[in-house]
Amino acid sequence: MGEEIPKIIIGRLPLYLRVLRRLKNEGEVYASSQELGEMLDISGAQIRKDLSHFGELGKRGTGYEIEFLIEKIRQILNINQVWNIAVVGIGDVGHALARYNGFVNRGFKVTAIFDSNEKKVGTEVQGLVIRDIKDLKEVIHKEDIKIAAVATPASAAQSVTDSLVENGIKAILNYAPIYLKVPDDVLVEYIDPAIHLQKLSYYLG
Amino acid sequence: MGEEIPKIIIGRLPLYLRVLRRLKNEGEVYASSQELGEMLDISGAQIRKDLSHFGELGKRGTGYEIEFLIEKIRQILNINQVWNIAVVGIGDVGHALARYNGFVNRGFKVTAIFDSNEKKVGTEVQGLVIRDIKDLKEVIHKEDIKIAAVATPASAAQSVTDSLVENGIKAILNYAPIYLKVPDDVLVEYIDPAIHLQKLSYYLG
DNA sequence: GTAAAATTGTGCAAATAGTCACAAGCAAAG
DNA sequence: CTTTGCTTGTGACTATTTGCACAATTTTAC
Repeated sequence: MGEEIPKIIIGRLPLYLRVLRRLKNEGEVYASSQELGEMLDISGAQIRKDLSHFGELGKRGTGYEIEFLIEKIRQILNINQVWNIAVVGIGDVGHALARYNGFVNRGFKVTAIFDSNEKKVGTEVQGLVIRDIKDLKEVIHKEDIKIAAVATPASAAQSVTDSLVENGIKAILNYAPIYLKVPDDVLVEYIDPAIHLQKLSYYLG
Repeated sequence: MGEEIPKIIIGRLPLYLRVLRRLKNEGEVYASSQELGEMLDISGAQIRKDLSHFGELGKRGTGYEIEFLIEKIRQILNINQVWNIAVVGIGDVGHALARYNGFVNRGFKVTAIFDSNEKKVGTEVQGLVIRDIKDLKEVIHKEDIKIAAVATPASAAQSVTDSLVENGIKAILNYAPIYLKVPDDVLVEYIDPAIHLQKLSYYLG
C-alpha cells in the first residue's frame, strides 16, 4: 500500500474503469475479476492483483461492486475532478480533439485552444475562441491548466512544448510524430497512428 | 534469430525508425546506440540488444549505418511496401485520418473511406469518395485491404469490426472507446485520448 | 444449519524484460 | 605496425511482471 505503484498497473486502471462504466450502464451491480478479464483479454488473477494494491476492494464470493470500484478508481486516477485541457494546433487533429465528446465524464474538458495561424485566431471551434499561441502564458494561468495536447506539425512541436513547460504544464498528450524533450517532472504520452500501424504490420507477414 | 521476437521489442522498432529518419534528414550517416538512446530516453544497451535479435546490424567502433538500419527495420516491420488502409466512420477522427499526411513514406495509404450516413456517402474527402458501409465487402476485396481504422461511435464499433473481420481484415486501429472482440488471428491497436490522459492524471496528484 | 459453489487476496514460482560490464572488433593517429 | 579510443554484441545478473494454486470468506441451495 505504502509502496510505489508500478506504471504498468496505472496504465490498466483506465481500461478497468471503461469496462466497469459499460457494465454499470447495462445495469450490472457486481462484476467478478474473471468477468472483467474476459472483457479485456486479461487474466482474472492479474486484475485481482492490480486492484489489491489499493486495498481490499472486492468481496469474496460476490466479486467487486461496480459503482464502488468505479468511484475508487476515479479517486486513484485523480479524475474525480475535471482537468482543464489546452489544445495547441488546430488542424484536423486539434479540431477533432476540441470537438471530442469522449472527455465528458471522464475527467477532462478542453477549455483553451491555440494556433499560430492569424487567419484561425479569433474564430470559434465548439464554442471556444482560438487564441494566439502568444497568449499561452496568460490563458494557461487564468484557466489553471496543467495538461495540454500538442497537435502541431512536427517542426513546431518542441518549441511549443518548451513554452508549455515553462508555463507550468505538467502533462502532455503529444500527437506530433517526434519524441519530446521535457524535464523529468513533466509527463508525455504519445499518439501517432503510423507508429501504431507499424506495430501491426510486422505480424501481417 | 529463429525464435519469436517479443512484442515489446517490435513495439520499439517504429520509434527507432522515426528517429533514424530524422537523423538521416539532418544529413547524418552513422548513429551509435548511445546517441539513439538519448534521443528516445532508452538505454543504449537496450537498443543494442533489441537490434541484435535481427542480426549484427552495427559496426564496432562506428555505430549503425543509418540508411542501412532504416532499410532493415522497414523490412522487419513489413513496411517496405505500402499497405492500403480503410477508414470506417468519417466524423472528425475519420476525417483527420483520411487527410493525415503522416502516412506518406511510412508504409500506409488510406485508399478507402466508409460511412453509414447517407448524406456523407458519395461526397469526397481528400480526393476519396466516401463509400456506403454496405459496400465494405466489394471495396475491401477490390483494393486488397488488410488493415482498417475504426473511427465510428462506440455503439457501431463492434458490428463494424465484425464485418471487417468477416471480409478478411487482419489488423485494426481502433479509435472507438471500447474493447473489440476479434478472433485470435486479428490484431487490434487502441487509441483513446481519454485513456491516455487518465494514465497521466494519476501522477498529477 | 450444513454443504456446495463462488470468488477474493496472496505467497510462491515462472517468465519476461532490462541493466551491467567487458571481450571483441574496427578506426584513427602516429 | 602499434597504440589508443570508440562502439558493438552478449553472457550473467537483477528487476519486474505474470501466472498458479489455494486458504479464507461469502453466498446460495437444500
